[in-house]
Parts: sequence; C-alpha cells; structure tokens
Amino acid sequence: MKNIKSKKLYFKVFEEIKSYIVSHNLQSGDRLPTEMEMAELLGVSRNVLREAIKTLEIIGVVTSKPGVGMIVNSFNSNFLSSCMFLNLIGDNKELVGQSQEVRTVMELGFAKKSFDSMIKEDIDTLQKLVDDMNFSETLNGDYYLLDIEFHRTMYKRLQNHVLSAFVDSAWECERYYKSMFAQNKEINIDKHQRIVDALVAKDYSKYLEALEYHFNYNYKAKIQQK
Amino acid sequence: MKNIKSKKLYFKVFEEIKSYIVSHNLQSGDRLPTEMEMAELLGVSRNVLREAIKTLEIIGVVTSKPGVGMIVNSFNSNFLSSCMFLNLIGDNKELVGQSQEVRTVMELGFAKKSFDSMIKEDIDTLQKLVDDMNFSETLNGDYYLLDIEFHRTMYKRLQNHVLSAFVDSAWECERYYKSMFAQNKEINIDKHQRIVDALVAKDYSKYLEALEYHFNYNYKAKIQQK
DNA sequence: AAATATTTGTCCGTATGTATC
DNA sequence: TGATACATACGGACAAATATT
Repeated sequence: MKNIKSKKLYFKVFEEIKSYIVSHNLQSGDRLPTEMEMAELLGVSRNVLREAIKTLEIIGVVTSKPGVGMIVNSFNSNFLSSCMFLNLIGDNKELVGQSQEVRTVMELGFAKKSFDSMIKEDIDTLQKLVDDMNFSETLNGDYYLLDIEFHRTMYKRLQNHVLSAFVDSAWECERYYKSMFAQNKEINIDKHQRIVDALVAKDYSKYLEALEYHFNYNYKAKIQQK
Repeated sequence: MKNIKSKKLYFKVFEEIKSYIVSHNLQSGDRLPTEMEMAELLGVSRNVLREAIKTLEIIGVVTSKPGVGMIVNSFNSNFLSSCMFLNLIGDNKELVGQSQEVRTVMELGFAKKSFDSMIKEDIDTLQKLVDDMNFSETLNGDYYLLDIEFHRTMYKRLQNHVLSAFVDSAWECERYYKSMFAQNKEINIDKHQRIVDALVAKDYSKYLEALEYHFNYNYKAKIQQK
C-alpha cells in the first residue's frame, strides 16, 4: 500500500534536483539556482530544500559557498568509499566478505593492464612501501595506510576512477573489520614483497601468481570459517 | 590552507553520527537517539542535525518514522547506483567508459561462479527476457529494463550485493548515456541469445565466449572512438 | 578601498501528522 | 479514547562569507 503521497517531501525534492541537473545537462563547474529560487520553484520551505541539497553536497555532487551558490563538482572517488562504508556498517559482516570477493576479482581482472602500465618510479614506490611495512610497529594503525597506498599505486596509471574508488572502499571495509582478517604480519609483508619482486623481474606470470597468492590467502581463510 | 575550523557544521555532525553508529556498533534494526537528544548532545540546532541525518536517510543508511525515531537499515544495493550516478552526471563522459570497463572485468571474473550457480528456472527467465526484447518496440524505454533484468538474473544466485550494486550502477550510467553506446537492436539481442544458448547447452567455454562477445563489442567501439 | 548586495550558514519558534501505549 | 513521543514542515531572523559596484 505504499501511497505516492506518503513519500516525504525531502525525498521528492532530492529527486527533483537530481533530475534538474540531468535535464539541464549541468557539468562540472556549473551553478545551480539559489536556495531561495529552488525553494520557491518547488513550492517548499528553504529548510526542506536544504535537507535535500545538503545531501548532494555531503555525498560530493555539489559544493556550496556563501555569497556564491552551489557548484557542480567533478568526480571524487572518495565519496563512493564512504557511501559503501556507511552501508556496510548498518549490516552484518557477510558484506565484508562479498566486498573482498569483488575486490579480488577486480584486481586480478586488471592485473595485465596494471602490470603493463607501471613504470620504474611506481615500482620503486612499491618497494619503499614494503620497506616501511617492515618498520611499522603493528598490524593496526599506519600499517593499513601503507597497504592501501600499495594497492593504489598499482592502479594509479590506469586512471580508472571507478576502479580506484572500489579499491578504496574495499580497504575501508577491511580496516574496520580488520579483526576478522587479522593475520601474521610477516606473511602479509611477504605477499606484497612477492608482487614487487615480480615487477622488478618483469615477469607477468610471476606477478599474477603473486597476486593470486595475495588474495587466495584471505580467500581460503574465509571459506574455512564457514 | 584549509582550516579545521572552516568546516561547516553539518559536515562535522555527519561525521559525528557516522562514528556514533560505528562506536556503538549499531546493527540493522537498532535505534538512534532522537533528533532532540542528538542535537543537544552535539550542541547544534535541530536544523543542522537534520541536514546531516537526512543525508543518512536519503543514501539509505537509516529510516526515520514519526512517532518512532530513526532505525538503522540493512544493506540496500540501490543506493550505490544512485550515488555512482549522481557523481557521474557532474563530470565528463570518460567515467562511463571506466564504469563499463569495471563492469566487464567483474562480469567476466564472476562468469564461472554465475555459470555454476544458475538453475533451470533462471535460464528460463533469461530466455523469456530475450523473447521480450524481440517484442520490444525500440532500444529506448523498457528495452533497457529487460537488459538490466537479464544481467541481474545471471548473478542473482551468487547473493553478492556488492556485485549487484555495481552491475546496477553500470547499467544506470549506460542508460543515461545510451546515445554513446547506441547500437543495432538485432545484434544486441543476439548477444544475449548466445548467452542463453550456452547455458542451455551447459557449455561453459561457449558461455564465456558469449560473454566476451557481449562485452568486446562495446569495448572495441569505445576504443575506436579515441 | 569601502560600502552594498547576494547567497549560504545557523538558529529559534510553532503547528501538524503519525505511531505507541 | 486520550496522552505522549517523535518526526515533518513552515516561516522568520540574523550572522558570515563572498561578489559587485
């Protein structure tokens, strides 16, 4: 029995603004009408309008500035990770496993492209990150920052923001549920060192093998838990 | 020079509530404090608090009901597609290509699992969808609904919500930029019919081939555009 | 450089609708 | 039925940041 009228105003306003952006083909840098104008146009109070428009701002679609107005943003890969994260926290842990599985498929699927894309500078960066991991005190804390930086570096040259957003979000899940995936530090560092070694040797099959080792390790552990 | 103090209140409140949910380990079905309580707790007006909390509601993290309060939701794969879509509209068309590329990698990566997971009922559904495509008037309109339904059906049994969210989001991009990928209807239907044929024949290598045909077609066209 | 207008940021108060007991 | 708790929605007011003249 879900009535059309039952929908809350701020939901409708949100949809209205969304379709406004589409129908007016607004691009990065373009301005939206002012709050007053939109409120009057839609026949709602400024308060309700703001509830909708602030959603757009918080998730990263627009930026608002006093005295200026609201401007459409360019793509920002961070928002997706926070969105994903926000949804994950409200639910059970199974999603973390699903997210990891998708990440595994993606990273293996992009293996060839990433292998071909990396230059010496990137490989040096990767080696440095592994070195830093060895000096890192514990698995918690900044060790995880090194881990994500490692994977980001691998796909940086591909310039695929959607891929980057996903790698980030998967990482964010892992970070918050790290106890589930807690593992031996030496093994974890070794998994990354193998990737670097394969890159230095310019051996793609070895690279793929290292990646599979990296992900299979988690994967098997996950399956055994069930 | 981005000062910490320069941050707007509703951003900070949004972060506060986010970490509140995490630190209190709120799960699906749990209740948040009332608006008044949270506003007082954080020392902000109810207005600002609502701008933050309505963001959480609109992106699907919580649901609010008058007389009840705010309840944490379970995962909803729809929100991700709308987030993705919202970010895409603000930027150039390159992201559509990136999104398609990710989708291709994902669908091919999950091919084996999806092939093994499908039962007769699913294959019948797929065939019916292809039949409907043949009766569909045009590439626009409900033809696209049949297309996404086809792909959803393929991965339904895997129960991976993250995968589903991505397939959905990629589809939503495609729908809005369909002119870019406009193509011959007969060829498009044939691409799906081949997938069904392979499933009926229980021939995995044929299935994989059909999938590659399905995606390569777009892929090549995309490359040629550059 | 200074005054003014524009636009968003933040707050308050109040009335209404809806679910629960 | 009534009372209570809570979210929904509106309007007004002033502050702060930015742009314009």
